[in-house]
Amino acid sequence: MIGDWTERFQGTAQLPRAVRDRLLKVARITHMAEGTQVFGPLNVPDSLFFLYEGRIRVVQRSDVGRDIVLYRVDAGESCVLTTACMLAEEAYNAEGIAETDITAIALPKAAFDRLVAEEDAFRAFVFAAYSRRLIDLLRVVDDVAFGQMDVRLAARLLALAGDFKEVSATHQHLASELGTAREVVSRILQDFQKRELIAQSRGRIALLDKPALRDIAAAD
Amino acid sequence: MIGDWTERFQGTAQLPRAVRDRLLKVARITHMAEGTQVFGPLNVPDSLFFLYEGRIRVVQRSDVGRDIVLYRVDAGESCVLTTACMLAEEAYNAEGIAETDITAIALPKAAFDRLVAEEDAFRAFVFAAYSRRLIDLLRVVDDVAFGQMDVRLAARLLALAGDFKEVSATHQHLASELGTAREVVSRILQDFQKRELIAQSRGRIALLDKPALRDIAAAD
DNA sequence: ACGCCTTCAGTGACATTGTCACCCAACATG
DNA sequence: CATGTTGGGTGACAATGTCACTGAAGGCGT
Repeated sequence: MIGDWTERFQGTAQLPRAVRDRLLKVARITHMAEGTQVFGPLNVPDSLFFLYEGRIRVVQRSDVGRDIVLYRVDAGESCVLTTACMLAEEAYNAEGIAETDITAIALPKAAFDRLVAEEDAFRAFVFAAYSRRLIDLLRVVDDVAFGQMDVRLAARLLALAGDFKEVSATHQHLASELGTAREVVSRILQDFQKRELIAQSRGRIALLDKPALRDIAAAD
Repeated sequence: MIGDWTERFQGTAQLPRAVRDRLLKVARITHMAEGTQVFGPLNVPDSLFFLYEGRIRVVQRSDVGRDIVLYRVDAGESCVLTTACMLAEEAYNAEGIAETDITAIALPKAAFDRLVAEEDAFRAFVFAAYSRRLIDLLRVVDDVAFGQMDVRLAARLLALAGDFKEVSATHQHLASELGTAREVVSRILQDFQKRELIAQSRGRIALLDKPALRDIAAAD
């Protein structure tokens, strides 16, 4: 189905051919449909995940019914939070959701351990992945604790739009991105609309004035 | 000065004698006075730190003049954020402050790498440390994004008090623990005082009714 | 003891954000 | 066209953050 996936990852592409062949043997390739929970408090995987194709959204759920997106795992990255899940006894309530249909490589813990022990390149890859996520979380804490909502929303709209000039998302979705309430998003979007920075229709938002939005987002 | 520090850490106590002797040779022992910045954006160490004695407070500083405590590193733990700092190119603004006089073991990166590669026990220790911090940060995000201030403050007072019934901290200190403003802390403490849960004097807070505070803190 | 200075805490007005209880509009479906 | 579901708008209020002050408490030098 897919060929030599070890090409795809920084941590594996540099490994000797023999090691990579071994990996191709022991790893299982799994597919999951969009919307599937990849991992969560009640769904702790026993393997390390490498995301071959697709995107995973890692979300923190609150018990008051609000969510916040912690970060996204893109194709070519590994999902280290799963390893943290494996080791953690403490309670937490983050979960990973397949944001698209995904193809992932599940590497059994034993093989993972061995690889980390034996291969410098792989070890560096894993530590870099951990570090990246730590830094991502620092950023989230900073945003949530000190950032203003309009700034955060402008930034998120731009990020979600990418090169396009429209975002397909309900106010509720955006609220769940930022860990706030729908009403708050509605209010701010109304304001943006009045200032002609965006145009709204049901479930979609057109970014009319990206430079201005960038200005707002930069006030961070 | 200090004897065999390898006794002190989960990750090192289980290592073979020979390895530990090697460690004792390559590691540098450093002392720092209370208040010293152990690491920070402009002060990136090139070694991994093991905290032998004392406590480090890891703080996120905002550019609007507020702070928030991310977690504390206690004696016997390692400070993995420093390794993240080493690897990170991205900007961040967390820093570690010696909360007491500290004694730390600085293990050069090369020795660290070798140890991770060769010793299962040590590797497990390091990964556990990373996971712990990730989980800690999840908790912080949850608190900041979804927690109510009175709940968080009650919890923090109890945590800072430990077994004692008094906390030595100004309102400003408490605000910096929680990432809020002094006025907010003052307001909530006033309320607690009116309800006779605490008594205040300049720079100190007596916890009069810990059970009630625990009730408030549990509403999380 | 006395005044002086610095730090800490209290206060009211206001802005921002979160919560609640609604309403109405847009779309899908039979 | 009738109806149900989902997305979005609104006003009132609560909680939190900001600002510009005030005064109180304690340290210190004389």
